[in-house]
Amino acid sequence: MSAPVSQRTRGRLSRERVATAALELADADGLEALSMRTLADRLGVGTMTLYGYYRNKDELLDAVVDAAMEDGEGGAPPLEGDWREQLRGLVLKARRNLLQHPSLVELRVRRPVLRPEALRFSETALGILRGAGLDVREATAAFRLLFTYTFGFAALSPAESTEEDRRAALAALAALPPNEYPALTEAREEASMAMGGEEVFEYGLERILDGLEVRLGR
Amino acid sequence: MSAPVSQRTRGRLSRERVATAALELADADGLEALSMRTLADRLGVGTMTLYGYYRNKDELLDAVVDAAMEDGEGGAPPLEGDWREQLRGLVLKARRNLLQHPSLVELRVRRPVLRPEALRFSETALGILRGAGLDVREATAAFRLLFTYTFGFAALSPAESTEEDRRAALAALAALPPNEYPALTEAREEASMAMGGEEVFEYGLERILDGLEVRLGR
DNA sequence: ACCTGAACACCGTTCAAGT
DNA sequence: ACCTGAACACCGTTCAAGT
Repeated sequence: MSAPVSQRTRGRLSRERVATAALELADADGLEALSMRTLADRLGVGTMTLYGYYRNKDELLDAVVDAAMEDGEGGAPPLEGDWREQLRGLVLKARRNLLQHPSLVELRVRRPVLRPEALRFSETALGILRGAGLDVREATAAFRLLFTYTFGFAALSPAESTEEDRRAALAALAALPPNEYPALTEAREEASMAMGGEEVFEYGLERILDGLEVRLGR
Repeated sequence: MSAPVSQRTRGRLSRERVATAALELADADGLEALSMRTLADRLGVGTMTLYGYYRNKDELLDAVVDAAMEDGEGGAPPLEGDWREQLRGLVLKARRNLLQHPSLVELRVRRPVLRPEALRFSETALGILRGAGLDVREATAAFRLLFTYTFGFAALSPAESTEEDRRAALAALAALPPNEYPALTEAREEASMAMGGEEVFEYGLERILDGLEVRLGR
């Protein structure tokens, strides 16, 4: 903060500064709000200046993924316990990172992410599953299940569903003919409330871990 | 086909014809290819003509969801067997529909879908889970798990991954330092091949059903 | 009544020009 | 060397005008 960095670097850009600003913009206002024009404006430069740092928007988005993943690395304690506790810890850590950087999910839905930083999650999960006794093929499929659930939940169950969203969901459910939709009618409170709750996420995670335990033993 | 429909209706539009054409366009070329201009062109009318049938693009997209869901209704045999077989049958039916209409997934990721047609899946799943003995709250959470997995897999594991995609994935995995990514290096063939395969999907589904069975009994 | 071109406020990106 | 305005080919949508 108060380090003797040259004042002259204040306004200067770098690939890193551009990527960080892009990540902040995307996380705050959603990926659709991240346009080259808006980002350049926010950085106080002309739009085309950004193309001096990144060849195109796709390349910038890759850097945004990297920035978000690096952010998720630090701080967490190493994984402990048996395979189940380790997997739970890993998934919950990934979920925390996805909640902090919703743009990661949007980016991943648009195209597969193959950046080394982003593959750390895969590596760790695969390692735990192999260590627990699954062969390469089954460990890969089991990883896919955990990955799909974690990212899918973030993509499909909006964490910050506004009161308005919830009311709209409840209204839609209340408008259904009860004789055609008896189960949904009965469950409409729960269905409209708990869409993105942590409790619901963790319930599903434990069922998945139960399912893996059936194959792996304790 | 050869019914005596007035020739004059040939070029005439209707809400339904517009929605059907939009669905075809989105399924064939992806949701991002569905623009009001492109759609109007394909229908041989001026762009603004479409606004005579739908107030705006959002309203048209709702109609696209409806058209895709109706398409998934017919034909399938009623669900049979115990709760596990019924859930498996329901999920696989939903998956088939999502594969046929990839735009459904893209639309669902963008915003919650609350159309009655789209809620039939929820209704049926909830009914099976309640019938199996779960209370309202737990049945809702279990449904969320099944829904997240089914839609998440479709959103995150491209079914039609081209040879080129697979090669890009393999290349990215091969470029990782093996000492830092031992498990991914060992599994890189499986990881790059099986991303979206039906086998992988069904493996995960069976683990989820196993996990529910732990709570439900046979 | 039904349809639509022009226009506006947005995109990403190319190109040629500024310093 | 570094930066950037104008321009092009796209968006969704409003508005005023055509038949």
